[in-house]
Amino acid sequence: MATKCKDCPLRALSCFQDFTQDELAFMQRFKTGELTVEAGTQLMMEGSSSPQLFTALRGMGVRYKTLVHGRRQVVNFILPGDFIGLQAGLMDEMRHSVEATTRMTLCVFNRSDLWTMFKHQPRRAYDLTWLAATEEGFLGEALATVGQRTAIERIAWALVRIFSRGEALGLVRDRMMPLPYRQQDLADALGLSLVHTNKTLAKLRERQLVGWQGGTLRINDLDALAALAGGADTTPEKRPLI
Amino acid sequence: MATKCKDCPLRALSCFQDFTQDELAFMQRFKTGELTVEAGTQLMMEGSSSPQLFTALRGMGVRYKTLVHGRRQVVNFILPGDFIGLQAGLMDEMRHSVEATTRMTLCVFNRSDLWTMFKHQPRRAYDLTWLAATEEGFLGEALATVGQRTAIERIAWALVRIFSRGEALGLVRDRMMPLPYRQQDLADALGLSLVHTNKTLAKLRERQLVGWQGGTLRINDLDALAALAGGADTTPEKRPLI
DNA sequence: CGTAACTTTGACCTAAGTCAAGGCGCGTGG
DNA sequence: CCACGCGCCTTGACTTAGGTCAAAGTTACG
Repeated sequence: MATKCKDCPLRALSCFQDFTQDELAFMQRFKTGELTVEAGTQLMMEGSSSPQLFTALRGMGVRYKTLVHGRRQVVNFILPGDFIGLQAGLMDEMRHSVEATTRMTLCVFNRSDLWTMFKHQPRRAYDLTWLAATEEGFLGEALATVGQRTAIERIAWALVRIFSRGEALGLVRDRMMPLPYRQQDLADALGLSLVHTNKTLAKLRERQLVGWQGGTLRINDLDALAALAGGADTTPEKRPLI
Repeated sequence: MATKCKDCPLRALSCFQDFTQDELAFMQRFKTGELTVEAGTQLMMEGSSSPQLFTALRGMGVRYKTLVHGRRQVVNFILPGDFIGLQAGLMDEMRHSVEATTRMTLCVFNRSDLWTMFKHQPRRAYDLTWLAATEEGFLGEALATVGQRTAIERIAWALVRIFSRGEALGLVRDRMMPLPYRQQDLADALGLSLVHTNKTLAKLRERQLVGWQGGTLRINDLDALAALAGGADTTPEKRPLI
């Protein structure tokens, strides 16, 4: 049975902006249902359209692009609260694919209702644009990371970013958060080979900075890691939830 | 004397979507003036806010980020028709800097009018979001390029993208377009060293694929170059102009 | 208990980086 | 009118971060 927006567990988190009663009512109408998918499910396919848009409620996934020669670029990791399918909603062609890494529960919206939102909920439309601009900002930072940082800096940067997001979402307890990805996923996100990623992670482990085994990430000193990364945001600002 | 929106030379280009009379009137009100800056002028500064937003009318520039150790990542090249300052408009902090490479003429808007746009011009707000989503898509592709492609593929990809944009803007005549950047700018955009960029460009020159001297780029066979890049969009779709 | 999907480690290789020296065009000032 | 300084491009010699290959550990699971 689908949760009502007003009971949405994410809404309670302090990292998300508050809803007005009106917005809440609109979101409830906008939401057409809930979807649970198994790990490994393809949610969106690069180059194709989708009649549905999602917000991740539970579980994690990856956005990625596949290049001709078979290589894969992970564009971002999807955590609860992330909006999926903006491109399919506006243009009608996704520029990347989305896959569930764990079992995921998603909030489902109708692409066709998006225009209504722009027409009647300018505040929500503004939030959507904010989200797009923020994601653009993030990708710029990722680009700078892959383009300019060394392997150890890249990995430190990525772990800091993920851990900070986890903290905001209340996923961190005892300096640990669940991180169900494979090293290959991280490697593909940072433009590194699996082997080198593994060896670099080992260095960070030796230095007692991070531990990542059995799907759990542990970071002892986030600031030290951020310093090693050569600067990385450790406190994401309050953001809208759609 | 500032051009009126209805006489805007960009509007006539077929790569931009048509305006309704109403939209045209709104844009005219939205526009607060015109600005011409010399080459080398800093238009936006990473981390700071800006009361003004721009659309490039003439000239070229770069968006870039500066990392702690002094390295620079060029995030995109700015060509006529590009909107500048979306992030400053929505969040109020730019996530990258913008610098004019040549003398530029810009259309100036007030950041504070942006909300009016969402309130009363949903169609224009939608276009703005489309722009943000498109830029996000582009950055994803750039990330994949820097993360997964070899030097020669990266350069081929970048030149194809730039040349295609130039074609859409009518900057190409006789297979040539003005490209006033330094090799260092291209290197910084692709995560390569200046020296390696130079040597790789030399290879493309030897192969008779591209010529780039004296601020002019010549591409003989765009499709061959795109193939070498391992796939790159050669025909950008129609886009809104703001 | 076998097998499949990940991680780890070691040995070796190469694409790209760094360093350094010239070249070339252009503006400025003696 | 020439020279010198500056910004940018070019080239060669050498170094290195990170890639590739290959094999062996580890879980987790049917």
